Amino acid sequence: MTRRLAEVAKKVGVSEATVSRVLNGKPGVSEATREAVLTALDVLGYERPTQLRGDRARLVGLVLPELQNPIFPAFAEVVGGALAQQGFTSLLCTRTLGGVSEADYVDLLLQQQVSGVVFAGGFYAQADAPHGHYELIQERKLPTVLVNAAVDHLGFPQVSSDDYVAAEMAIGHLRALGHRRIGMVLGPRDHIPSRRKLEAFLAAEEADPGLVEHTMFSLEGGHAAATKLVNAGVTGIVCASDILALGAIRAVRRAGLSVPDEVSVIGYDDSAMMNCTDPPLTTVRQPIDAMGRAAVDMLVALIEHAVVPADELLFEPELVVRASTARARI
Amino acid sequence: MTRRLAEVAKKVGVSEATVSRVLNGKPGVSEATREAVLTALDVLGYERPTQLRGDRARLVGLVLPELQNPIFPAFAEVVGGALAQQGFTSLLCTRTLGGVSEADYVDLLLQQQVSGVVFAGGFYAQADAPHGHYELIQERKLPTVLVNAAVDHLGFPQVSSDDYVAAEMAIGHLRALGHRRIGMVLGPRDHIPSRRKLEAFLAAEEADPGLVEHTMFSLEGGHAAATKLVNAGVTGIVCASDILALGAIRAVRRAGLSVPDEVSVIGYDDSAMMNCTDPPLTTVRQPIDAMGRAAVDMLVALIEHAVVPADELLFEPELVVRASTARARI
DNA sequence: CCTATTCACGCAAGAATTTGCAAGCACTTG
DNA sequence: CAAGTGCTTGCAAATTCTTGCGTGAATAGG
Repeated sequence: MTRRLAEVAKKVGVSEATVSRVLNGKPGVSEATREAVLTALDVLGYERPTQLRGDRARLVGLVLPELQNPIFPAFAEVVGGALAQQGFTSLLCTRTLGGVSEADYVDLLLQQQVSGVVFAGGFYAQADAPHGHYELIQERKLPTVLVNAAVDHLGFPQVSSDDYVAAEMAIGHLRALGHRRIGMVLGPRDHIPSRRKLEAFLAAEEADPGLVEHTMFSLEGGHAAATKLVNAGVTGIVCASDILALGAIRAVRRAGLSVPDEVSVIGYDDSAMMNCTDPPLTTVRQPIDAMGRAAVDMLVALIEHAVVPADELLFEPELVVRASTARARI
Repeated sequence: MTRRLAEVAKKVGVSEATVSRVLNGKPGVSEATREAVLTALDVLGYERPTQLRGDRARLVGLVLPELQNPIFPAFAEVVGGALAQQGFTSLLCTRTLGGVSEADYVDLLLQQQVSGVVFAGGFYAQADAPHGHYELIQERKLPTVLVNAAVDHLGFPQVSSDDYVAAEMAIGHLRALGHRRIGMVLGPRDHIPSRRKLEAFLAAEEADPGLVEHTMFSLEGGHAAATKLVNAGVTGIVCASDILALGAIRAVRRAGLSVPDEVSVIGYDDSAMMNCTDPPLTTVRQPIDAMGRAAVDMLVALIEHAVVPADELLFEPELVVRASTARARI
């Protein structure tokens, strides 16, 4: 007779109502009682009936590292739109300075009983960052999709642009324009997409490992890194993001040289407005539209208990030639 | 059971009242007694009941219309950061095409029991949009702050940039450069900030009401509106957002003219990267940092039951002169 | 030695929070 | 399609905490 919820209630010695409130994170339950109920829930191995997720919440968390780089808002729009079409509502969570960490957001999302989570540019992309919260997600079997390269051992499905091919494209373009002394500005050393780009760089002909700079993903970082490369005499710079490229352009100009006449610069992402910059930025486009849709499709499949292999779906980037690259001067 | 406060009182041999006073740092307790109570509190492991109003999560909703215009992500970062400093977590909600409406988000946020909501650029700014969901918020007495001009009859506190002054600054700058035939590109007719800018425009000397165009807030909208103005022979264009201004620049060039040599263009917002555009955009900066902080301060005050007048706090914008404006040719 | 003043503290009213009851809702089953 | 199960939620009672006020003790001054 006493089914699930009632059983738990009896064990703790409270009413079903209270257990219900705890389960739904509702206010009006004392900390002590909440704790007790949570424990009993755990001990008795309570599993909430399945259709609750499907009907009530239909919430999906979208965790982004920042919003300064326009690629992230753009991605948020794509994913949010695609989710909306499938009847899901997205909750956007961004790490803020000195504020909420990725792990905190994971706790929050679990507490709010989201149906799934999409991560983009998170800690999973950095080898040396903490990954404990991803394990928590796996324990709870929360549907999750990662966007862009991750460290190996997390078994989530992934949707990525092919960083290796992107770097090849950028380098190939510069070489075709006659550049021989090519530098690269990458993100942190433990950043997986940057590592993949580095691989492609080192595999290219005449690559000089001394012309690789690691930095933070910011305009200032790009500026600093590019300054070193310019001093080392490069005529072409491949950057791991458009923001870095804008910083690089600034550095080149600060050195009294011109873009693209004396130094060519290539970005990565093709964020919005890169055709309005001075000069319009040559860049390698991430197909964020397709990637966003794919990520949502996979996530929805996971939510609907389909079996989705924890593979990495690689998307082909696309070279967008604008005016920040030109034939190398002889 | 844990007769919480009473138990401690008994252990120390004082009344509950005294323990309560110690807990709240109230005067009227001798140092010796205070010490004793504190010790007992520690020994018995007393835990304060959850004082935090209603919700444990300390969540705040941040509702934005879109993320394409970089001013919104920028604002989200400011508000998110300021909230994080105060111990709140922000949930970012953006209206997506064909997706979730503002009213849906309000329902969702109410359901998730957020502590408060910050709206920026929402329906409240448009006279003809539905406003029913704001009434719902008022009924529930949910702490709420609006950013930038709203229709009159919603009694929420507001934090705005002074649109009138902003337009005056822009027009004054162009007139000082010798421009006489000045056009204006605004948002929709029912958009309150645009109306305020229009007022300032019409109040200026030699203003021609025929040189005002209303359009959507998009690059394409700016392009279309500016094309008409260029055909009407303006030498200066004031835009209601940076995105509109970028569209306007494109339109001017499409007409075979140069910015700023033949037509000057001024934006509004001073979003990120407007110093990297071609030409670097002269614009009127919204002090989003100060505004975001003020909005958060007000919201937190509301959440803590302080009385905050439902006034509009007007922030002074700032003219940022770059290279999209120049002296008018004679 | 008596009285005024101050201070700590408890009483009890009252404010706030927690909790259970029972009605209500969503979904399943006969 | 009605009856049943399991969960949620409005409401009011119960519990727990806060605070104004008054009492009594200690202290100081007369």
